[in-house]
Amino acid sequence: MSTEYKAWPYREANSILEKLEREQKAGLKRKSERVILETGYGPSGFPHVGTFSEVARTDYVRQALDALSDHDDALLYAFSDDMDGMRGIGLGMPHETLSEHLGKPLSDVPDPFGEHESFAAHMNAKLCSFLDAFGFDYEFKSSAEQYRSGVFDEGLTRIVEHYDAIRERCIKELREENAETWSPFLPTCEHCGRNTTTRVTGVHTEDATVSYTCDGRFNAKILSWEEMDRAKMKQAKKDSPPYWELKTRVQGCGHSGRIPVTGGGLKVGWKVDWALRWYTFGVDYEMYGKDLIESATVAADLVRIMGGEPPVGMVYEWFNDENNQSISKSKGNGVTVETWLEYGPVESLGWFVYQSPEKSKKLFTAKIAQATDQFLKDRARYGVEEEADRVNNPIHFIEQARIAEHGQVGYASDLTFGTLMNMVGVLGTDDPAVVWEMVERYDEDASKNRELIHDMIRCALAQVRDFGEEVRYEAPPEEFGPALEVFLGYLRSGEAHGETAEEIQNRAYAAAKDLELPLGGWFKAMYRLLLGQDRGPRLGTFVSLYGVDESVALIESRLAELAY
RNA sequence: GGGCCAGUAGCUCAAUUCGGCAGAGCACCGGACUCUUAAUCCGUUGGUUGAAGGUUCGAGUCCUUCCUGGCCCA
Repeated sequence: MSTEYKAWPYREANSILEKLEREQKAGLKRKSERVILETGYGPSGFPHVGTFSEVARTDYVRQALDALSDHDDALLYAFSDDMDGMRGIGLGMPHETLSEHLGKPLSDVPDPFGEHESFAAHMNAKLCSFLDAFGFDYEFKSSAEQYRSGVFDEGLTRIVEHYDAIRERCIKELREENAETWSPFLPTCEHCGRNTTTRVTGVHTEDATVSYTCDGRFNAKILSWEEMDRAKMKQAKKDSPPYWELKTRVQGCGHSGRIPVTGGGLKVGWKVDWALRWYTFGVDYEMYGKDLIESATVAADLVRIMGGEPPVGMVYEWFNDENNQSISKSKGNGVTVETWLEYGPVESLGWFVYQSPEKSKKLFTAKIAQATDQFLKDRARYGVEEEADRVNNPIHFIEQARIAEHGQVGYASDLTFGTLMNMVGVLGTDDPAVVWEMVERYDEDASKNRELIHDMIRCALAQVRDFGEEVRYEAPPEEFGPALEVFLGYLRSGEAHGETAEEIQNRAYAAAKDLELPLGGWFKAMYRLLLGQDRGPRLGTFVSLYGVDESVALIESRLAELAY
């Protein structure tokens, strides 16, 4: 039986292969021998899950392409739009130091955190560090660097050559008053350094230069947390934003000049920019959010005008937050990649973004545990299924690197992330080693997945620390003192070593029953003492997993703390 | 106003590119384990697949119209 490639990345890879075939038949010359896949990133805010998902999903397509063809050397570019002007300041940014730089290319704005040579460099480093954490094989491209090093010069020359056709295509979408002043070029003012306040006053095709005047203005939005009011806002209506929004007017300096289109003195506007990249690098594949459908159509026409071929595209849906609001970098809602990785293993994030890209997904912290358990389930399945089924398992894409290294992966344990969080909650510890000991008692094969489970323990500890229920330990009421002495005596005697959870449970039961004490109250008192909650696991199960001697120590120290 | 996408159990989602028995997890409820306890086991409940119509032996899936939500453009 032949293998059926049914998962969505194969569908995308097939479209790329069709594109290559079309090009070959038409006798078109390729820019690159290798297949080029691109992802875009706007460095105006911290990277969030949407950013990450685009790279991850594109990487899945590359893996599929590798499986279906001999194009095993496809390149993935992670392209940062860091030549874009800073049009606003998002949440979490020190706006006091940034506001004087509004309107400048992000790569020219100093890093407010003082760690990198520019604001953009700071954000780019963030992007790269989490792409690296996942182990993606990609090549980072800075837009500003391409402009300034001359990589875009040939394409920019093409734009000048086809200026009229490009202009005609773009103004088709605009109303008249905007169409008049429209230009593909956004010069950086030589005097004030802004590229959002300049207006092109003439395009000189004879020497490929543009004239401009820096007399534009725009309103910049500055979003800012107000710590004092944040707590209040939480109580307030849901639709009131938990942050302040300030508006400030940014004004050009009035300078006029004339600069060449090449060499990095200007960039081109968004849709043209996209076409320029596609043209210059011969991009074969790029996916984008549904908000960019129209832009992609225009950019595809533009790249054809320039004499290139547009890439195969795929539209994906957005992530929404718990209230179905779309996630945005500037609002800072939703979940950042850093947050996800704090509460869930990196593989669970890969699993989450793998799922149906064309459907909108709700994304909030509770999803992390859910995704982790689903991931474990697929991992377990992967470990036992036939190769023909494996190629369609998400794990095949998510953990390709590990599979290549170890030959295969699986998960034979019934330890779920949910169970682990319960264990951590019950233990009331922040020591991973203590949790690991308990895990090993629970599942003696745990060490087979040591690396993964260690990571899950780290995440479970973080979840319980930040989202767990409040615990309040209480000393048992006096009437249960004698029963506690009996039970403690039994545990101290060492008899319990080697006994089953069932047998220990029976002794706990008998301790109260023999003294004719109410059983419900007895168990509740024990839970309050040990776990700080009214409910819990069966005592026998707890002692057997936590350890007999450890349980004695826990009870004694808890009693001492409560000055019993 | 024009266009794109989505709508499946209380919640979160599956249902295999191209039509073939509407499913899982959680939640809820019930039962069992000497036990008012769950991190155990078993079971029950839960659906007009947003609505109506059409094609078909057969529609969550294809076509038409409408409703709701999100987004893009004007």
